[in-house]
Amino acid sequence: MSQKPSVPQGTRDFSPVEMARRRYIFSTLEAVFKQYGFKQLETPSLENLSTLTGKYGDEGDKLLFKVLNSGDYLQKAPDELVQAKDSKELIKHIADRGLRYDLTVPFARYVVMHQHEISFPFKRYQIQPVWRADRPQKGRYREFYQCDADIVGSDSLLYEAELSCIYDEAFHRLGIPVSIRINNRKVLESIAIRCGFGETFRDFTVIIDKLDKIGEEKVAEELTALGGDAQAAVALLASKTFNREALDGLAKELNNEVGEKGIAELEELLSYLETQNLHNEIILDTTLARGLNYYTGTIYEVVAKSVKMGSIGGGGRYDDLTGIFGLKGVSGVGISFGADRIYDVLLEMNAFPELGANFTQLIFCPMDEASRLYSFKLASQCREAGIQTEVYPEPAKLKKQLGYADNNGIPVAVIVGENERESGALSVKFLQDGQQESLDILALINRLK
RNA sequence: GUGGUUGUAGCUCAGUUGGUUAGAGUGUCAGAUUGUGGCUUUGAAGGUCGGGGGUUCGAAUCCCCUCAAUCACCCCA
Repeated sequence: MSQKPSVPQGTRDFSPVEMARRRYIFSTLEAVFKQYGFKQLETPSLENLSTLTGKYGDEGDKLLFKVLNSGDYLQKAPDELVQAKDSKELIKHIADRGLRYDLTVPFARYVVMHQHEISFPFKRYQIQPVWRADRPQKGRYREFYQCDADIVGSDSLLYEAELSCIYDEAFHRLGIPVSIRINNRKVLESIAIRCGFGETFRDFTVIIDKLDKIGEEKVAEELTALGGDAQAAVALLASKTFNREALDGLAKELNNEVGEKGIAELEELLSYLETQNLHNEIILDTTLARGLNYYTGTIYEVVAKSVKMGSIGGGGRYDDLTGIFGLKGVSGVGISFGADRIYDVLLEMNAFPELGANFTQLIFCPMDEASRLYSFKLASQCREAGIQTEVYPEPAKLKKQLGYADNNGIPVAVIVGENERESGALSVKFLQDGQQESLDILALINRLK
C-alpha cells in the first residue's frame, strides 16, 4: 500500500528556484554582517529543554517542540503521572530536549559556556532554522529561518547605531523600502510610571503594543481597566520621525530618572545616526513594546512599507541575558531578520532579481556511444578550467538533448558526433541566438572562461 | 489554543436543483522532423474529486468527523 506523502504542518519543501532566491537573501544579509565584522556561529537544532523553558514566557513554553527521550521512556516515568494523564508534569520526565525556539537564547548559552575563549565585545551572526508549534498562517511557519546579528560584552550605543545601519543597508540592498521603528524600554517604563502603570508594566506594554491594531479608544479602555491614567498615557504615545525635535518634545514630558536615562540613550544613538547617509526612514515609536521581556534598552522593529506583513525584523538591548545561565553583568544587543517573511515580501513585490536555478554553462550532446565517452573526457577538461559542465547521459535525439539544455537554461551546447570526434572541430551552439560555430576544445574553453 | 472560509489532473481552474464514462488550459511524455531547442501540429499518459464515515436508487455536489491550506484572534519573525 502506498501512502500519500506530505510534510508536517507549517513546514515546506524548497525547489531549486526557491533555493536560489533564499540563497540570495541569506548571502545578501551575510555580506552586510561581514562588512561590520560579525563572525558566524552555529548551534545545535536540539537544546536541552532546561535551556529553553522559562525563557519565552508561558506562551513560549507552549510553543516549544519537545523531543521524546530515546528508549522506553515511559518505563522511567513516575506511574502516578502516567495514570493521572498529567501531560504538563509528565513531559518533564519523558522529554529532556527540544528544538530551538530562537537564536538568541542558544547564543547566550554559547557565550556562557565559552566565556573564557571569547574576547569581548563578541560580534556574531547566525543563520539557522528555528521551530515553533504555532498555528501556521500567512507569514507564519512552524519551521523558519532567523538571521541574527548580536554583540555581547559591551554596552556602547555605537552598536545600537551599527545595527540600525545594518538594517538600513540590508533592506536597501534587497530593494525593500522599510520603516525602522525604534524605541527605548526605559522611555516606556518612564511613561508607565508617570501614568500610574509602574506596578503593571508588563501588561501595560502588551496593551500599548496593540495601538496601531485596535486603535486609541480601545487601548485607552484597556488601560483604564488596568488602573492608571489612560488619557495621559495615550497622549504620550506617538510615532514620529527620529530627530532632535521629537526627542526634545519627549524629554520635556519625561522628567523622571528612568525617562532621562532613556532619552539620553536615544540622543546618543541619534547623534551616531546623524553622521550616516541612511536610505530608509527611522521612526521613534513610543508605542513599540515588543513581547520578549528581557529587553532593557533600545528596541527595534522593521516593517515593509509596501506590503502588509507582520514585522520582518526585530531586536533590542538586553542588559543581562546571560545572567540566567550564571554569567552576570554582560550586556548584549542584537537584531533578527525574518528570512521567510522577507522572501514572501520580495515575492509579493515582484522584487527578486533574475535568478535562474541553473549554474551550468556548457553541455555536451553526444550522438553515439563513442562520442559519449569522448565527451565525458572533454568535459573534465572544461571542469578543470573552471567551467560548469554537464554531459547528456544518453546518445538521444538531438531534439531531446537540446530541449534539456533549453529547459534548464544552459546557454551553450556542444554537439559531438563522429565528424567532430575525428576532426576535433566541435560544433558549438549558442542557444540564446541560435548561432553555431566550429571550435576545438581549447578555443571553446578560452571562449567560456 | 479559539473561530470563519476553502480543498477537483504536476500547476491554474470549470463542473447546472444530487443523475450515465468528471472536463478545459498549461505542463509532462511520444510522434510529425534518422545531427539541431524555443514556434506549430497530432496523440498519449496523468484523478481513491484531500481522507474516513453517513443520507440516498444514485454524491465531486447534502450531513458529520478528520487532515491540510488560508484568514481573524492570541502571540510572534
